[in-house]
Amino acid sequence: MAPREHAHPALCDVELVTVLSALAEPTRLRIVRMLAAMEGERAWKDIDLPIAQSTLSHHLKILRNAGLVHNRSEGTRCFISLRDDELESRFPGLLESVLSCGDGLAPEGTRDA
Amino acid sequence: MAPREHAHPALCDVELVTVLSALAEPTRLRIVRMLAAMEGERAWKDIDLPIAQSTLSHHLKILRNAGLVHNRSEGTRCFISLRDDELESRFPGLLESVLSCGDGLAPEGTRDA
DNA sequence: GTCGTAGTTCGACGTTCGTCGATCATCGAA
DNA sequence: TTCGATGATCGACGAACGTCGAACTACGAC
Repeated sequence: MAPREHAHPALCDVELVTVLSALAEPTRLRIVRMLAAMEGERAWKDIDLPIAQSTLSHHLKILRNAGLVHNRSEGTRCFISLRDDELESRFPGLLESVLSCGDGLAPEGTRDA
Repeated sequence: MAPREHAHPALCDVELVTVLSALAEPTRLRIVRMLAAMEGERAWKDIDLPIAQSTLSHHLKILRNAGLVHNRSEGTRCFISLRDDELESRFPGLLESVLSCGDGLAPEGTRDA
């Protein structure tokens, strides 16, 4: 289906294990880093990773259900953004510590190269 | 085998995804909370959870390989401790943010009840 | 030496996960 | 209305995971 107002969980309903599971996967962590590297939102199509489209949709769904990202629909296309402020309220310091650690998993898509 | 000086990875060789994967499981998170709730180490046998012994051993191995815990052998029994200081150096703020969030997953084994 | 204890490893089982191609639903444009 | 594009959903596949009981191994005690 084309994106039409997705369900986003309230952060207070999200458990820590759910968030950690969502982040504990290389591709999803890359996506989160990618989103964190830019203020605001990012177009779906601009998230280019070496995976199939359905796989990306699947990962975004998991991130969405974990309360990590927000989907906004605009016509046929949609835009993804990090729910960083809400995340900070629910899990203080978690996102920052995950993002600030250099582990060789670069955003890779925010810089020109 | 009886515990005889296990292999512990250097924290600098541990990747973030490995740590997150290790923490993204209810039982293991419980163990980590349990260890964090007390200064120092905890005897293997005192970790009583509703799981088989082999399963506990398996989880401890994963936590060990993720650099989260340390095993010390003393005769036939062994003692587990959190590598919190080293963890803090490698992933600043991560462990603290994970531990400080109330998510209904209590240590349950450090209090009397 | 033999025996009992403590924890690890092995092999198996069912479940979940990441991945894909194909199909479907919704929107804008012609 | 018809068409093309954008994502979501479906069904299938192999791999990885959590779980267990059983066998194994190293140690202390006798």
